[in-house]
Amino acid sequence: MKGSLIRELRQTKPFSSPREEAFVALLRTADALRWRLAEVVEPHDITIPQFNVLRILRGARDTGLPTLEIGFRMVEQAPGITRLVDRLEKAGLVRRERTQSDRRQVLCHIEEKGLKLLSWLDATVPQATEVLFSGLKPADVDRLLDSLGSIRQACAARCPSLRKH
Amino acid sequence: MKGSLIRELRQTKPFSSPREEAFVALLRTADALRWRLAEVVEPHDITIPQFNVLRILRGARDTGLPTLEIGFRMVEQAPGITRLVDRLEKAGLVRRERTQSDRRQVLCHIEEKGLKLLSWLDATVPQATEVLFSGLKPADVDRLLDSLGSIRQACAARCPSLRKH
DNA sequence: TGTCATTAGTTGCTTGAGCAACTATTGCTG
DNA sequence: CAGCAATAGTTGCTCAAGCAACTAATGACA
Repeated sequence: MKGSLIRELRQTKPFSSPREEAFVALLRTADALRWRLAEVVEPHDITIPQFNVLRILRGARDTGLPTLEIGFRMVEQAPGITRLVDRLEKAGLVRRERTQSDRRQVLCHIEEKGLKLLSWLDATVPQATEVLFSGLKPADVDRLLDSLGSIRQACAARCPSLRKH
Repeated sequence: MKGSLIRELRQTKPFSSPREEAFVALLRTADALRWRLAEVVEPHDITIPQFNVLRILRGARDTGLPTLEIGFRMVEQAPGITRLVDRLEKAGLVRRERTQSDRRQVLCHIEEKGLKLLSWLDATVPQATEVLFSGLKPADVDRLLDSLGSIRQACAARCPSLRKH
């Protein structure tokens, strides 16, 4: 396992520090996960961000959510939520309507078709997740979550442009 | 720290399993790191993948590298290395030439200007990295690397389309 | 040694990302 | 309550990503 990343990336030189290696390892692992997730999700003709939007809207299917609020809840930052939702609406997975109380706002709702699509993916995505993380014991997962949390915290402190809110 | 992700994403419902949470946390943390890295790199008029290409070519500046070999060494998978290098060449950061022995191959070399650009970033990127990972003790970093390695391994086993090579 | 598969890379085309400028509505403040 | 800033979204534009089809050169083998 030691030095696996060096081999994977065919690097001729070692990393200058373990933290540098961790940085690269994190980006690379996330990329691998995204590919795996894409493999599961894209056959259903939606992209990963679209999948994310659908899950967010399912979580709030009683009330619906204003467009920009979806943006804040996205796992991966995405400008252009409008057009993301545009496509979902065209596919009939989502419905939009202006609110009466505040006519600037547009409430997005998930449609029956969207729920049905998600129920398909509910069967496969968690299963894939378990497999990918099966090498980690529960205590490892806890420590991983802690470490990632600490990194995000440092990121947020140093990166004001990440979240305006 | 516990439940920080739930709060960050304004989720109303808990994750169905710690592994599911770890999956999301990993994607999100990587996204945050990419934003931070972009903040450092993009003021120099290159993107993150371009920065990656430059570092790869610096690592092989004695021999140069064929185009597709660059692809295999990228931290994040990228099709279209050709056009990535096109832009670097137009910017004068990289030079290309067909090999004599195998005239299909195109060897890419980093230029003086590219090395100079990297030397600027060498001063700032590692410093930023240290800050972002400063919350982790060396033992934490080791464990993190182990966990990420295990995930990538599971990914590679289940995701043949990730690496053709 | 001619044929055919493989390797290495490029190009065309369509879709999505990312930024900035713009509209519409609401809230605040003197 | 007039005016001005802030909020919520949309739209236009440019450039990059991603896929598939294509060219060129090499290697294998009958």
